[in-house]
Amino acid sequence: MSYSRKKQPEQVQRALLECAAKIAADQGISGVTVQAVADSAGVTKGGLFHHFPSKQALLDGMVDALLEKLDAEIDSSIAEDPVPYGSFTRAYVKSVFVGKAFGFETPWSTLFVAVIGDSVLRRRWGEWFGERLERHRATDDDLTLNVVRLAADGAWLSYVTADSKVGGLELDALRAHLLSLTVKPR
Amino acid sequence: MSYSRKKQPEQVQRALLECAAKIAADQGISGVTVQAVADSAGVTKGGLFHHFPSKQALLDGMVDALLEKLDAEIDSSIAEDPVPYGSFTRAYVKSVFVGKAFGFETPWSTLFVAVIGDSVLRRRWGEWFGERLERHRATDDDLTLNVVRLAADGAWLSYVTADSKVGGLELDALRAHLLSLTVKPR
DNA sequence: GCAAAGATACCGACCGCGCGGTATGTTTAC
DNA sequence: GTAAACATACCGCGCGGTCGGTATCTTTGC
Repeated sequence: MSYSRKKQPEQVQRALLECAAKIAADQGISGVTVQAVADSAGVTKGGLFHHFPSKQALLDGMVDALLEKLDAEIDSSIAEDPVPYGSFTRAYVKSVFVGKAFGFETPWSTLFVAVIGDSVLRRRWGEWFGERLERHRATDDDLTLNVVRLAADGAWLSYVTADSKVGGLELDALRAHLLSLTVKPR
Repeated sequence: MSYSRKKQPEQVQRALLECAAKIAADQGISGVTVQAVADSAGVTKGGLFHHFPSKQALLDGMVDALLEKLDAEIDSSIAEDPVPYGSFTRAYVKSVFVGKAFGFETPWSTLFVAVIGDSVLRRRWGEWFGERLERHRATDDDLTLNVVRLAADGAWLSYVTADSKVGGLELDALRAHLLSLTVKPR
């Protein structure tokens, strides 16, 4: 192994981002104070401000890291799909329902509530989705597929607002139904 | 008419609730400070605390008022619908897209972002929706109708996160399509 | 090879501000 | 008169952010 260095700034930075995300998931965006994040990462407030010039920069970095994970998850999901048509929509539905990046049952699910609550972070999310959509116009530009993706978003919204119940629906059944709607018509 | 009184507490209370909603819509939930609401309503902070025992009580009242409006809007929309099957779902879709209570293009649309961001208010919204759903089980308990409602929620989410664009879709076309899905099959 | 020099990483104390909330005084309505 | 409807003044707290100092790593000069 390589000799261990005493100071590992990259690791500290990653820890800060992860702690920020964890706190946001646990207590909402209002719980994400500079002090709390610093404490949680075992650093002082001054130390945090050495890595991030402002609190907003920290939050931006947090969302960026999250979106990267999501990107990777969706990409690998698409790669496993033999059918081109609707592959992005299927990958998206899977990520929303059972994905590890921000699926229902992950703690990161509630993190997204925090993201939506902040106007800057909300915009970032919107841009990400817009870019992703543009990239898959060839295979996923269809009215029904749009509805399926919107329904997935709605299911997520319902899940986080109604204490883990989506209008009394079985999640698995809903997911299966949405996926079945993504097969090419005719 | 009765002679005009200088002090009209009920009117002041309503003004406080409306101002709180307006500020939440304009600046997000973090902008809703006791001072800001009081100033905006032409009252001092002490005056506000005379009407509401705490800030949370003010927020609760704000959401209650909003849900009452929404209830009324949906009820009247259902009353105008000759077909029982899916009448609630249609009313819901209409409210989300073009309603005056919290439709896309109203300022109250962004207010709901604030509601979702607060765990207490979020729960209130979830309960409201759950009750409403229970009430219409006879006419609106169907998988497709569920998907339609979820898609409407998703469309709203997309609207507020992507600067008034829903995946490049025409809003009118999407609304028409969702409504067409609510007609009884077979 | 090895200090000196300089950059980087981090600590700890501090600051101003605005928050939610309170205690008390003053005006108005009936 | 007296109770409700306000205004005024104030408090403690926690926030984001700053700053001077220090320990640690990296580069440079010879």
